[in-house]
Amino acid sequence: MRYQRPKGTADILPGESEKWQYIEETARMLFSDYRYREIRTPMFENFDVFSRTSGETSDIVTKEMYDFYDKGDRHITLRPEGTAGVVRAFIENKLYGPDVQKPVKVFYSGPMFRYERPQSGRLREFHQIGVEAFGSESPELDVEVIAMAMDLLQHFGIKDLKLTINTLGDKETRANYRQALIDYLEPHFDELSEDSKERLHKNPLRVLDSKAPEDQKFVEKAPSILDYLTDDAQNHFDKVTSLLKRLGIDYVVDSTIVRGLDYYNHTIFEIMANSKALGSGYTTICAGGRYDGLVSELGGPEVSGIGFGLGVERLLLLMDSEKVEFPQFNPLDVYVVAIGEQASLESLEIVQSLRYRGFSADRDYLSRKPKAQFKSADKLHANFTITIGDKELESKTVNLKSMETGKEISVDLDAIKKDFSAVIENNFD
RNA sequence: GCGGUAUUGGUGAAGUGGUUAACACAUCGGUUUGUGGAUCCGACACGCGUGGGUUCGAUUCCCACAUACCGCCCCA
Repeated sequence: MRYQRPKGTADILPGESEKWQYIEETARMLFSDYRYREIRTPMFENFDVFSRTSGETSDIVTKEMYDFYDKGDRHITLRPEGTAGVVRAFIENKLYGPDVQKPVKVFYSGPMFRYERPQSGRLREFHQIGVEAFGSESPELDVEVIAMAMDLLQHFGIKDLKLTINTLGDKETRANYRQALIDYLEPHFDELSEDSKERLHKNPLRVLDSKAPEDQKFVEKAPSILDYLTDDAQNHFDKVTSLLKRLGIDYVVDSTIVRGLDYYNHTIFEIMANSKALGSGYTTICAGGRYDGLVSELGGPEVSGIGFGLGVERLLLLMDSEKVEFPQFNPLDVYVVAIGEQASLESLEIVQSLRYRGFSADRDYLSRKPKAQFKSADKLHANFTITIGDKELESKTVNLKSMETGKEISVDLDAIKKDFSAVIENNFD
């Protein structure tokens, strides 16, 4: 094998690509109902756009970014996630301006890149569908975003979803809690895992995310951020939870969830699915949260934001394992069987005239025998076959056959070309 | 970045240090000089991930590399 695709990438072949189209189309339709409009931003950005937003010490920045210097010595990064680029575009194009309706609600869909060890549902080039909404601090918007994510997954036929939410509060909350956590963990420093020792001062909240068994006992008894919320933060979170209840959306509050990106505050959430397809236990397929300081962090005004990202590869894995039926794509209306060289010429005219009128039509290009052509027609699930040979050429007719019932009739060639639907209606309905 | 398992045709796979690398599905052809989903017959790896090495001889043993998968880390 001379060439292989780069590690952690995938070819999406016909058969699979239709599933992608279905997912993207379904998402587009749903986003449209929620009034989110598409935004397309570059696949690469300046390195700083991501290092500023994701957090200098985050794993994404420190070890997972595909970055390089271009010929103009610019430090470039292939986007590892969608939010930062959208925020950059929001600021650069002044979407915070008075002539743009608030909140500004957008969605995106496309490839993301992270230099990681590939596994199933985890590639180096992977795809996310996501939304972002700017310009409202209203908890109603938090809930809209969460409800939309749940709605979307339900459209895809995913069952057994678990919605986990938490709040990281506001700046003051976070500062207070951070200190409390350090005070609590510091005395046990020597007992923590190596990773957690590292994290303790850089980003103590991440310790909560540790799955290392030696950390678990500390995580369990660690102070909860929920006890450090300021009145404002508490109020916001209370509204979110009560609205979720009001919409009948089940959730669990887990004060130990921390997102991998540093820009979140207030509401954060993860939607997990229970499936063997994605390894043991629950795996996150959709996650997001509020990021009120992010726009200003990138040099924009104080505008709040909230959004989520959905992993398309993981979604597909889940849909396959749950045996979700994808709609049948573009069934074949007519397969033209030609016998002989002259008929083959005529056959191209027939398929073209059918296609011009909006029917899907195909024919043989390998000069195969009628039997083989009929086999193809059968395999392609053609509704009708048209057979044309010397006899038909002479009489300017064609043999039209319903593949389902086997009924065959002789039809005028011109009638087929000019009004195929009438021929079907008059003879087969 | 660390640890483990694997890599044989279009697909699922069996197999051995030494003449022709099972079997099945798919495909193509024939049985039917113009008709499908059936039967029967036949064809189909100049090669066993890539590159080295050991050996009289390697797909089979050893090493390196590549890729996939699993676990860790992390994440969508």
